[in-house]
Amino acid sequence: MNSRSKRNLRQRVAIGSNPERNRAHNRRVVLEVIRMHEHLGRTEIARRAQLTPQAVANIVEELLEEGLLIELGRLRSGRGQPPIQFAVNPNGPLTAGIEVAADHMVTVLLDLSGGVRGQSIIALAPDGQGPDVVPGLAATEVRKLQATLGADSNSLLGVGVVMPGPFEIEGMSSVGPATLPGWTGVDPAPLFAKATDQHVVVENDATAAVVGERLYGAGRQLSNFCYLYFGVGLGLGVIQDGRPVRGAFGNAGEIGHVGLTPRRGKGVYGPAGALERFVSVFALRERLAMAGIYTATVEDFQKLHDANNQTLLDWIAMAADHLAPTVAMLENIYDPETVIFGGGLPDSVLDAVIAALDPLPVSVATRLQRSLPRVSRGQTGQLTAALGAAALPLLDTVSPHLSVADPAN
Amino acid sequence: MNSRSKRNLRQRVAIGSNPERNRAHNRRVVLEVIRMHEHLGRTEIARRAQLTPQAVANIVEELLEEGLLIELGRLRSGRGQPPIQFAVNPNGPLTAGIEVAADHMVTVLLDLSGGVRGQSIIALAPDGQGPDVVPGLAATEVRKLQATLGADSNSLLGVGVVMPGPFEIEGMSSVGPATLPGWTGVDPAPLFAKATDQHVVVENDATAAVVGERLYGAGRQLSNFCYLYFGVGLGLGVIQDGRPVRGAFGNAGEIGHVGLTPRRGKGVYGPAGALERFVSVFALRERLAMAGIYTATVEDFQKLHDANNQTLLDWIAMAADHLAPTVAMLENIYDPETVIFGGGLPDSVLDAVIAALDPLPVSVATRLQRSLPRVSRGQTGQLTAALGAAALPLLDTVSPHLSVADPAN
DNA sequence: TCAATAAAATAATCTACTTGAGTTATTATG
DNA sequence: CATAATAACTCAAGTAGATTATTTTATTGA
Repeated sequence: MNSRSKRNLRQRVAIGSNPERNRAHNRRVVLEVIRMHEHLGRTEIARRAQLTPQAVANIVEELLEEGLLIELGRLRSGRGQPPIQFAVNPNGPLTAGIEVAADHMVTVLLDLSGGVRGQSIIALAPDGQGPDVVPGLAATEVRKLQATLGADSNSLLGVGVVMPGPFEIEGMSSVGPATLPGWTGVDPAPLFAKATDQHVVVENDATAAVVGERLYGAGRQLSNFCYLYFGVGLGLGVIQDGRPVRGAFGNAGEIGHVGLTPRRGKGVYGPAGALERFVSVFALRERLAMAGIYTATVEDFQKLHDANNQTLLDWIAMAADHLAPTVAMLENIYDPETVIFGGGLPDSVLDAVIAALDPLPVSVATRLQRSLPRVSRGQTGQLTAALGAAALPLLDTVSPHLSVADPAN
Repeated sequence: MNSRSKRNLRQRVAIGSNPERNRAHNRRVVLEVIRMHEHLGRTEIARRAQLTPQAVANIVEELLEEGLLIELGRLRSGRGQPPIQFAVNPNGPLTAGIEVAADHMVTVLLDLSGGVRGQSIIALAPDGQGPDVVPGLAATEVRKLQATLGADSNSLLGVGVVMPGPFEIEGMSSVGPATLPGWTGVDPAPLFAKATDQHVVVENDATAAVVGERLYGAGRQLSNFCYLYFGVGLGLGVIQDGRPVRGAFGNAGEIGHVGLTPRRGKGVYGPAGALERFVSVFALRERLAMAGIYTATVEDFQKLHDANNQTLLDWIAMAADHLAPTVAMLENIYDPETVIFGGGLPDSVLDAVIAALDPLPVSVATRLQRSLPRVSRGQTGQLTAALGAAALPLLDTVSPHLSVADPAN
């Protein structure tokens, strides 16, 4: 039983706290405050965390000893003794992120400051390599990457795994990504946990991407935003009050199946009108294939866009027609600070889609004094999914949250 | 500055905890656990809250002294000393809920167990009575209702106010319900706080309704569900991990402006296609008026439905055509345990709309083994909004949550 | 009647935050 | 250049609120 399937079985109920859990929480608060401001002094941390300087001093000392923080020296700042600055230690413990797709697997090692310390991409045979093989491959890749970093970088905080959702929930036991051949009815987390001997978190691509963006991208300063992830399908990740929205069964964000009325053209009710039939990497490939153009990688799209390929430009306009009402819908439903686009398309194509959204429909986000644009592009680049995967275990370590019952007992 | 507008100005950042805040949290956990199970013994509370029996004993003693809990006597349960049961005290402190509509105001007093201890409805002159008058009227109504309960029922935990959203946010200071004449640009909370001399929470109708349902209705056992509120417009309230989703600026859930492709008929892009043009009490009134039938109250709708009025039946079918894809969208986006319908329509009409939803489109909620229907009707009845308003201050008192920075300092 | 069982009560211990007093490093000023 | 002002930091003691350990109490089953 992994955390995902456990979450399916029982209600999440907040549990009480004691000094030990209290300290764990305060550690997360301190780390969060530092991460949000790059570096801070003890007194400033205390002010923001609403703790006493002494309490912060104790926690900081502990985090220094464990290698989660580093001391940066004093910051000259007017009168009084200049505060010693502390920052998250980029040479501290790492996390691993693994993106499992139908035909390939991406592995990254991430440090606490969001730096990618190692990465690898290996091909997967489309059919042959399922749950019996992939976890072992992942564990091998992680160990390889660890080895290249030398002996002192061996401590892993955890492993995040990204697989395309939605995850099947049929009854109590059968849990697995439905769209990946071979994984139907398989609960992936225990397999990866056993292979890597690590704490494993499994999420869908969009949720992982939004967590990555929250910790290390544009979302660092945001606690409420939406992320549209252009994967094989179209996924939605949401950060609400600083935490990802997963829904009761971990399948929140399946926006690809929603059918809105597009800006131009007429809406279709039912599966044929589903957003991801029009707006997704798969849909784009299909369009291009119909025009006799066969694409595989992000670079292929990039070349077509550089060459002003008309089929691609038409797709961009069509995608924007479908996405403009989608963005307005998200704004009306979630009232986010901003909506971020990212995923398996070149930055220039994402930018073109965003530009083509104009004019966006009126929504609750239509305000004169906005500090952020309504839609912008993600900052975590092409490794978004794997990087987001690596960010998942960090969220548990670094980000404050309400403790909830662990239904194991 | 009230809590709503403060939330607009600054990011919500989790703060550290100390023994005192720890105790406050544990009190909320204990109250939540008891509320969810009607009554429990100390040991069982300890097990569920993951605290020691001794810690629970201390907290329970404190809550008994303050009148928040009552002792129920021992529960015979097999061997061993039978546990003394504790329950929330229905004769303890109360909260007040105030629903401000264009033409009337509903006031209720609610006890901790969810019982309505007093209610009143007064008419408001459509134009004349704005922010300078209404808070005073509300305070008077609350005091009147308190007086009828006798002297010992004077302690109020807080006041919740419901006004139709969305709330304007133009810059930093101007905050107010846009659809209520006279309130544009006014921040209501301080006015009510001053008039009632109480802690005041202001929310829109759908959020209040979903909080009411969470604390005292079908949502008592649920931590993730959606609520579609048929008000003047159509509102969406969402409980996510036990807490209401408010969005970055408090305007989450404005689903009425969303335009989906309906099951029958064609979708329209833009404001003319907005859901609440078709599905809302206002839209229904408009339809009936076009047929020469003028309605004002819920009872009017009830009579028409009892008489099988064809215009009403047509509207129900049409509403279902628009709501079926909406429900599927909510399921795909939030992955809730269930979707609840409620608000200003008779129960029988709501039931008819729910029945007409069939067949609902496929979504992530399409599972064989469901413990709850995909859509059901709310249990809090016709006082839903005011009752939800009264539940708002309770949520702060009895429901565990992550402490966040109070931007006042 | 008495052993088994589980809850409740009592007392001691421990963790981690707060309080308060004193020290240190830097800037501003005469 | 000396000294006051300022603010961060440190050390020691105090305190809240949890845990742990032990004993007592109420009920069931043999």
